[in-house]
Amino acid sequence: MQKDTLCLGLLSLGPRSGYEIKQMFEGPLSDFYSLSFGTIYPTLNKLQDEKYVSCKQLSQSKKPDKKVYTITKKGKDLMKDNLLGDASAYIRSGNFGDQIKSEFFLLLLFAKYLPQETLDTVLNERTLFLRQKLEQFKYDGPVPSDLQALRNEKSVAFIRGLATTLIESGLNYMEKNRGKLN
Amino acid sequence: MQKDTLCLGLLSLGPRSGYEIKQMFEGPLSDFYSLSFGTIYPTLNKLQDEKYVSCKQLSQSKKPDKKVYTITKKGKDLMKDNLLGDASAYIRSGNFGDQIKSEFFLLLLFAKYLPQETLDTVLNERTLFLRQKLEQFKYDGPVPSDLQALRNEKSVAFIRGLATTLIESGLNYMEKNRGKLN
DNA sequence: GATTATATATATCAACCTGATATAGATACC
DNA sequence: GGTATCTATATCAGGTTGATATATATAATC
Repeated sequence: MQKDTLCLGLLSLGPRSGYEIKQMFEGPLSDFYSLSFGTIYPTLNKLQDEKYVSCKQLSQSKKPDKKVYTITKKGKDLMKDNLLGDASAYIRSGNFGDQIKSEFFLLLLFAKYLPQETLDTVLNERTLFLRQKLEQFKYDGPVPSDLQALRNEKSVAFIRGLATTLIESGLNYMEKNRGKLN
Repeated sequence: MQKDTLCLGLLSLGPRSGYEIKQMFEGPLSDFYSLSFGTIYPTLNKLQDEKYVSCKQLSQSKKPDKKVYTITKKGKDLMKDNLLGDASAYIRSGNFGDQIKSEFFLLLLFAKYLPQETLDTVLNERTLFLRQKLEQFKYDGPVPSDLQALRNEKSVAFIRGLATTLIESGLNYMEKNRGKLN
C-alpha cells in the first residue's frame, strides 16, 4: 500500500502527529504493517504541501511541541480513489499472498542443521510466543487513547478475530505435528 | 535472515546457479521469503571471494552459460553457526510475529471507504485466491527438477501442512464473518 | 522466412525504505 | 545531581527492490 494512502487512512480516524502515527504502527498494527519515521515525516510534509492534510503546531505544557495533522476533503478524496484503484492488487498479498517474509519458516526449513536440543527450545519458545500473541489479540480491556480510534473500527474487530483464529489453529498444528521435524 | 545464510542454506540442498536460486524464491518459497537478482548475484560473488562457495562455469548447448555454485565445508560451518546464533531472533517473526506486512489486512482496515459492491468483489476474489493457494500447497504431483530438492525436505512437508491448515481456517473464518464488515 | 514472444542467464542501478543516530525538553527515580 | 526514559521531530548511510540492459535460443505467429 502506498505510504500516502496509508497515512491518509490513519489520519481519517482522527487528527494525529507523526509520532502518534508511528505509535499506531508499533501497537495493534505492528503485525500487519509498519512505516519508519524516515518515511512518515517526509510523507506528512509532502501531503501538507499538496493540501491533502492541514497542520496545526501545538505547544504542550510538560511535553515538546507537536504538529497535528488533519485530513482535508481533498485528502479524503485521494485516499478513497487510491483504495479503490489498488484494491484488486491487495487481494493477492499477505497471509499467504506474497508478503509474509517469515524468518521463522525459513529457520524451520533448515531445521535439520540445528541440534535436536536447540530445535526443541525453538519450538517451545515459539509456542510461548504465539500464546502471548493470542492473549494480545484477545485482550479487550482499556487501551491508550491514541489507539482507541483503531479499536472502535468494525474492521479491526474482524481482523482481530481472524488473527485469533489463525494463531489458534497454528498452535494446534504445531503441537500435533512437531514430531515430524525430527 | 541474513542473505548469506539463506543462500548458503539453499546451496546446501545441492549445487545451483543464481538464476536457479531465484526460481526457488519464485516457486514454493515465494510465500515465505524472496530475494532479488540485485541481492543474489552480489551475495554469491562475495561468498565465492570468501571461499564459502566454489563456482564452476558450465557451457550448455541450447542455453546461455551458467555459473554453478557449490557450498564448501567452510560455508556449511558458517551457515550452521549463523542459524544457531540467530535462531532465537527468528522465533518472534512472521505469521503474527513482526513481518507479515499484509496489504490485504490494511485494505480491510479501511473497508468502510469502499463501496459495498467493491467490498463484496474483493472478499469474493480473496476467497478464490486463497482456494487456489490451498490447491498449490496441497498439490503433490511432479515438480520441476530444480525444486525437487526442496520437496524432499521433511521440514517442507511440515511447513506445507501448516500453511494448508492456516489457509483453511482463514477461509472458514472469512465465510462465517464477512457480514461483520458491513 | 520474418517478426514477436518467451525462457535462460547474468548484471547493474536509480529510487526507496529502514534502522540508527542526533537533537531537545521534560519527568522520574535513586 | 546523574541517569534513564518518554515525547517529538528530523536526517542519512546503507541495503533492497524493481526495472532495465544484454545476449542466446526456442517457439509461436503472421
